[in-house]
Amino acid sequence: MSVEIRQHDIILEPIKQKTATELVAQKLVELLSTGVLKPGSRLPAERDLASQMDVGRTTVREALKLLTLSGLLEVKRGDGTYVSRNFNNFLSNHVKWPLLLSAIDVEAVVEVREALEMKAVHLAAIHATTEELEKIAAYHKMLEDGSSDIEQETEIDLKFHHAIATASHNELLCRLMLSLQDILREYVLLSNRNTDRSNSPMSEHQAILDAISSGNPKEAEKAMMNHLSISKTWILDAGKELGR
Amino acid sequence: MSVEIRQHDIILEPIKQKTATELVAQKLVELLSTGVLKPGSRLPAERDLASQMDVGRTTVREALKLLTLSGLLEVKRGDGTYVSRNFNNFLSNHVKWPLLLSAIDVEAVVEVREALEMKAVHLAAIHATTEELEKIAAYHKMLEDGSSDIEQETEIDLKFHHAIATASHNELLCRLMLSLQDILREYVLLSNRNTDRSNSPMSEHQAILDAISSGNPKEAEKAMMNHLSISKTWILDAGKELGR
DNA sequence: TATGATAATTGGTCAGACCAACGATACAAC
DNA sequence: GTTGTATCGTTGGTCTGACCAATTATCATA
Repeated sequence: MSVEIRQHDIILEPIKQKTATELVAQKLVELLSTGVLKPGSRLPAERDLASQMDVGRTTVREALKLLTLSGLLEVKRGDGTYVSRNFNNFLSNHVKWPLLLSAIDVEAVVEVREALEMKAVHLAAIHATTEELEKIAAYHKMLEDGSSDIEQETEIDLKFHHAIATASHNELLCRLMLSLQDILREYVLLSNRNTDRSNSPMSEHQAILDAISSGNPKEAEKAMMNHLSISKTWILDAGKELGR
Repeated sequence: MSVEIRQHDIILEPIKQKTATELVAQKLVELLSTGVLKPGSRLPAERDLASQMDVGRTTVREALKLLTLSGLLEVKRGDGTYVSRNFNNFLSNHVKWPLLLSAIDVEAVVEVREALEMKAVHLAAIHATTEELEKIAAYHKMLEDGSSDIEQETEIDLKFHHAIATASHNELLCRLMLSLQDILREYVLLSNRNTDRSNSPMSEHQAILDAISSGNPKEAEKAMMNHLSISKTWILDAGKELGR
């Protein structure tokens, strides 16, 4: 249990030779942050970027790949590269792989999701606008009406939760939630298949909606916790079924 | 407020032409998951991979870049590419850039951090082993002894929180926390500089430690919430000072 | 006007070359 | 024997130029 701080670590900090690819990526981010490149606008072609910045196309491509993976850019083959309007799912790949590698288990993902959902519902109860409340309510109503197949119901369920995240007015939280949803989608779907939906979680959703509408963070957290604790078991079962 | 599900979206789902790069990445992940490639082991050289999989070196490089950004691999120039032992900070770049672009503000990061810390301390109170408790206590003691400069104190403070995350036994949670710490580091440092540390958060840390030790999740959450709410103001002030 | 072939543009991939960093080996100096 | 140095082979980083494939724009034709 030796917890030491070595003085050396601070005296001499390692030199970091920046690679050309990183410089290009950095420059592009700069253009994005200064507003030269706005969301939705198209970047110059790779060949043009290469000649303008006086580097090889390879380097430009690697830099673009970097930003694309971070969700800042979207590449359309045969068309061009665009600045993302809503860069979502910037987490999913980076978590999905470790998940498949069993370095992370489904329970871990579910627990993190719980943490984020609790915060989201708390903030939503404070910040939600009328429009956002209506949107949440709309998804809730769609679920109540039922009649869709299980895939659609699952999607609407996820949208319900996402609408809450949106109402939190926290971009990062919202994006993280989206990514986790993407990761958990197949598990949720399977758990829904395995579950008797006759007495589905309508009352739970209703309770959450009510608490948010009345602007009561504590109550909203409580309702969400109740809802999540119930679905958690099903999802973990689905995880076992899928061998994870 | 039109919330519609178009039937078309389901009848004809778009065909997804997988790119060669993705196939190579997928294959490599497969090798990782089957244990053919173990953490710490070195991959074949790019040229070898290319010839073995019958693709260009460019394609291999892009696939490797993908996995490297996900934190699964580590590239050492002039040496080789290795499978990561502890793939940390896999989030930081992906959040840092949007942060710099002002698409995400500091408050959002702080709020997400709060959500994760609360969950971490909760889980830690349940799962922490004796060794992990000792480690947390060790960092706490280092802070109590003081006498280090402000940079070191900040680092130790961060390590204290990371030790709690580790004790949660949730890999994903732990990594996300590390990434957020990396992002918030400069803010925390600045806020520590601006703050009178004479009556520093020792008692708060102590309370957290006690609650975890006694295996009381609720109490631990409470103590952590108290601690975070106090430091939140300082960090947000630091954020304003840095113009974000 | 509507349709379908065609050309231009763009990202995806490939091959081959050279540069630069690193590791190992052998060898010279002490 | 130990240490320092030179060297060489391997490996990732970058560049060039070429071709393939998807998309869009263009335009002749029915």
